[in-house]
Amino acid sequence: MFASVIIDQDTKALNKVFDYLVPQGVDISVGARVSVPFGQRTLQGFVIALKESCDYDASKIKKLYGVMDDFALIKPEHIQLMKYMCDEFHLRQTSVLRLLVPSEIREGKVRELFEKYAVLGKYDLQSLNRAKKQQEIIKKLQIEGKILISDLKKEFGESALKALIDKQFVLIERKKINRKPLVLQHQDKPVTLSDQQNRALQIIRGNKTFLLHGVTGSGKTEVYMHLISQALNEGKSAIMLVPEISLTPQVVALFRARFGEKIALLHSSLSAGERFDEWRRIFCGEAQVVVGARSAIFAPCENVGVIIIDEEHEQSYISEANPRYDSKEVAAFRAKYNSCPLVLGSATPSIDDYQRAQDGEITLVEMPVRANGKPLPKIQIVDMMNELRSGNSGTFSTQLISDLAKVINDKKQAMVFINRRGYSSFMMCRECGYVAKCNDCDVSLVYHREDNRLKCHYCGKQYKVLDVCPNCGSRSIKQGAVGTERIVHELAQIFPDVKILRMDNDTTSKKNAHQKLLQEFASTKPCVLVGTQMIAKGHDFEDVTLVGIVDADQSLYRADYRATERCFQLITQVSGRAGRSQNEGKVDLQTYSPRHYVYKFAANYDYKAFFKKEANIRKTAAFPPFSKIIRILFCHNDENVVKDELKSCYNKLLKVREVHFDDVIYMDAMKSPIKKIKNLYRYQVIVRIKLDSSKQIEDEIFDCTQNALKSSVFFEVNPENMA
DNA sequence: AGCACGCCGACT
DNA sequence: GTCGGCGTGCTC
Repeated sequence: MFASVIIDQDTKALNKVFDYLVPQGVDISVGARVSVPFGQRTLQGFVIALKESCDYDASKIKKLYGVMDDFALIKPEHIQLMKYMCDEFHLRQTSVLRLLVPSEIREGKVRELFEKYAVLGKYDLQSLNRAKKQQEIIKKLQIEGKILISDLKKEFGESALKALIDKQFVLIERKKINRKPLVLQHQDKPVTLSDQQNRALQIIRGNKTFLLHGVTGSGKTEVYMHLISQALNEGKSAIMLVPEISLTPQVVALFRARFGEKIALLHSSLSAGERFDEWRRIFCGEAQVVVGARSAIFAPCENVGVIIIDEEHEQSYISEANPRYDSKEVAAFRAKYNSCPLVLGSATPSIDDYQRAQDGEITLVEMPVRANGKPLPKIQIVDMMNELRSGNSGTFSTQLISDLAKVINDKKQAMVFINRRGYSSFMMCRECGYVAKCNDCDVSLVYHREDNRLKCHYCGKQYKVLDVCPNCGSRSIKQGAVGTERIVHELAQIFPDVKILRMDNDTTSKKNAHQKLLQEFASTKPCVLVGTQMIAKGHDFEDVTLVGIVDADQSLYRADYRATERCFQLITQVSGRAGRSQNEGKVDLQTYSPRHYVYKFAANYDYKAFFKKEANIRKTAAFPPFSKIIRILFCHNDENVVKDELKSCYNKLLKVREVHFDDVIYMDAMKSPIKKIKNLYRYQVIVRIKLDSSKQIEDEIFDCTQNALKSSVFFEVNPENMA
């Protein structure tokens, strides 16, 4: 028998399959980790297929050394998934493999997944007449056949057992752990579901994809939990993805309470040991409910009964670093493989998926009513141009200040949202227009007041603050747009006696800092919490009655076709933080473009109207979801190398365009918007192709990128971030 | 990724 | 004459 093996080395050159002869008597299965001779070395690899014949030159073929574990690390579904992902996302097999098998397990020998049993060998009771314990062990084994070694050790002690094993009176039998049978615990508290929740549950069935569009507070989570319970009742497992930042202790506690020990958590801040344990528990079926961030979609569970992606519009479901993949597409593959429903839930669905629902590709399920019957907080658009005209050039409008004063007077709480951390976005010379930039990255530096330094938000490099313009020597240096730090500073001046907390990347980088901050906020009244997007995710604070959005436009004017969509999502999400309980909430939305359609629709919570408008614009301009954007990014520290390699790629692309002229809407080569990051120059080609173009065109375009020798090349379809 | 093979410069 | 530089190419 021959085994097709992929070598566990993540390089382009080794991205193929190597065939090995399986020695006689070796028990091997697909998915097994094996040790193989490779050139002069011994490496590990994974069996992706077994076959009776092999095309490779029989004289050159080598025997594999052996199987490294007592069970196959990769399940059949995941072997298929690996092939799918390689094709779909143009990834290397080993890169995918590393997503499927966590490094803790790939790199070490896994012992936890098999159990050792004691069985009787050839024994001679007579010779044991003085060893009472050993006799007892033999007797017990005669009755029970085989017993877990660990149990015997507990009962009779280690030395007695060891003596028997040394004499080979007792033999060790290693046994793969089989899935533990499901023990159903009916500890579910009866929850009365609303009509719309019941309706949703009735629709969500079968091997289909559902878009669950439910307003903030409509009770989507309860629907998720019911779907998971249903899966468990059928003896199946369930996967639920949530954005990384909403994996807060509150959310976890909610699921723990309902599903207890059946839950396994997978997220980035697990320690190696924790990740190992959770993976193991899922692998052998001990945990049937997986809750986690993006990569949890690779959880090694079998017989999946439902897959849920909460806040499906979140960018974080597409991995930002290599290997790039879209967990929604992975989820779709797994749902199809397991013939189970895939549920995409959101209060503000992505334009892509809502369009798919319009086209009938996926099923729309709507939950338009809030569970507590309370109206959504009123969003007031505050015209900042007007403020300017009436002489207020400050950060806060008179409206926001007076609303804040009222909140403070009522001993309630407020959140102030700003899309940028730091003190101000840039430092600029009034005389010559010089802007302080990072030496390694083509971005402006951000002033951080706390440590009085300029920081690069791309590479983290820090610089001394400028007091003299290095370009013209002028001392007239001003700060640009505001950040969280500055907001806190200014608020403290207006309300000197009020506790003001700040929550952003800088104040939450330490372990548990996130939780501590939220706890402090929860127990302080009155209090103002200033923060970035971080404050927008799923915390319920009853006494938050006001949300101030300081500069909504910041997310709007960027060279990104998704900017408007993001802006709408952000406003809706941030607004949802106000008035979660008895207290009526209000939102002050400050903008310099009060007439922009995104604000009009967001203020009315009119998703459908927004969608209609936005979809129309995209359709006219032939942007996704009505076309596909392919971005090819070249990076290298020598600008000439990037330029050359990009050019040769572009020349090949020109030929592809000649052949598929009707499918290519747009194609151009250019500097990336941020032309240097961490000293690497960035050049890119953007291609837009028709939506119904064949996969083959995409593959041909991909092939054009594969000859660059020096640059690192990133190939992305519909990238989330074009910088 | 590593490791061998291979084809040119400065050294005992 | 040889030791060793690292460019190229292969690993079932």
